[in-house]
Amino acid sequence: MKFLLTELPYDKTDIHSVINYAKTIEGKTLREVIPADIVEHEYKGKGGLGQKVEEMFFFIENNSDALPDLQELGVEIKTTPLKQIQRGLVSKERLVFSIINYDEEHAFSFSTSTFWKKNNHLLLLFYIHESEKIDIDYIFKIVRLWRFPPADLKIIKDDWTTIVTKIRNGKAHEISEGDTIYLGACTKGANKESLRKQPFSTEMAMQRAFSLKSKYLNFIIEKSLAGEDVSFDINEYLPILSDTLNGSDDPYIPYKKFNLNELEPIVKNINEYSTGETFEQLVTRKFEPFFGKTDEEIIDVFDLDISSAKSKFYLIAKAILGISKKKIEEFEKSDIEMKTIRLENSGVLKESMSFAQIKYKEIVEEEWEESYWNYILTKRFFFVVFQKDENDNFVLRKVQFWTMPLNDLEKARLFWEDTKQKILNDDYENFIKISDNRICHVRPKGADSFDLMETPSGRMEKKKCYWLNASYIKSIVQ
DNA sequence: GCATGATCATGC
DNA sequence: GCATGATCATGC
Repeated sequence: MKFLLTELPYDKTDIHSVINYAKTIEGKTLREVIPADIVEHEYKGKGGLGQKVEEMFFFIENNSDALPDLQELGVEIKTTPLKQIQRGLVSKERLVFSIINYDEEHAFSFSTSTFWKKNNHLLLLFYIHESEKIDIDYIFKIVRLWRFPPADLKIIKDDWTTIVTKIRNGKAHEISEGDTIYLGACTKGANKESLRKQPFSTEMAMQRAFSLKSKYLNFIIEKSLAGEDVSFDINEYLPILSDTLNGSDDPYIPYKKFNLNELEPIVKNINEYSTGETFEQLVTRKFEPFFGKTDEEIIDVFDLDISSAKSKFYLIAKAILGISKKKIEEFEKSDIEMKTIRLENSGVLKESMSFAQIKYKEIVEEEWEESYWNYILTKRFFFVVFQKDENDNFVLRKVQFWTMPLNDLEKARLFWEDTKQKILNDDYENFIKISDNRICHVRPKGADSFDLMETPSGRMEKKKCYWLNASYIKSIVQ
């Protein structure tokens, strides 16, 4: 279906003209900005809004070219959903770019890569997703041109290199979204069986696409919202509570709104990088001078006012990174999970690592790919390891970025399936225990033993949560 | 000494 | 008020 005009309503060689025209959809729906006779051609189906916007609003023929949508200006148009939460608007999902052609992408450098050539200027159209509406009735909230700030582009380039290096090493099947910081390689396909071949190995690899992490989009969203007047009251459009199931196809994303005032970057100036240094190497370098120092010595160096013992080690790590505000911008935007670990003098961990409660009524509705536990375990972790010395002082021993290898992720999946099945069977007594040695286990976690949660069968059960076994963490940081 | 159960401190 | 991250307490 094509709606090509002899004369476009904008000048495709003039960026200001394009932006001014694009802005006419802000606060409106697609139905409201296109001629009625075109709406008559409206076609249904999920996932097609971006295509409709390009065809019906920008009058660009659909293509899957390696070139940007607006070739003359090098601008790629991206239509992406927002989600309304209590505290405002956040990204509903990752921003997915083209599928990675394993056979081709590895042959380029970043600057000549298909990813960069297509996506260096993004015209972003954020709309508010409302499940009871059809797509042409979604309201566009933010329309803006986005170019990556230099400090972010640096990280994206390294991310791209990380992904492409795996292809070059015949390891495309080992690519994981947790490998990278802002630019991810998310799985893309109907299911796990969506495989494709790779050039340097006979092993089939999951089909993947470049993507911007949801948390990074939240950063763009906050920046945009901070600089704009809102010309209509979105509450008017808020969905009337419907009993439709909320998209169980969506992957688990902890919808979270940033407060820009709380964020502070580790890298204040891009010149802080030494030649050839990656972001992770830079972070590691910041810690190196403090290896072998005790917690008290580091506290003295930074003159920290540590009131709470519980978050002491986390505060020390933040101080070393030069962060005085509440949150670490790069870690927030990339969803890196910083964890402090304390080893005994012998090298064993005293405690396993706990995560969120198991939502009994939710896990039984989830598939592994969209589950909380899969979301957590595919993240990139940053471990800051302290160890007791002979005098029982904690000494900063090392730091380490880490992503769970796929074979361990498979063990975690089996654990998760077992847990889900037992909940379905209404069996809360026989979850996998730490002594089963399966990487992770289930253990109670509530205010006390009377802190209960409703089960799918309608009973009340003690709250329990996911844990990573201490022995497993030890094997990682050893 | 370790596995398991229980609960505290904090922040949203 | 409650979830989360962290740690304590008990019993085998």
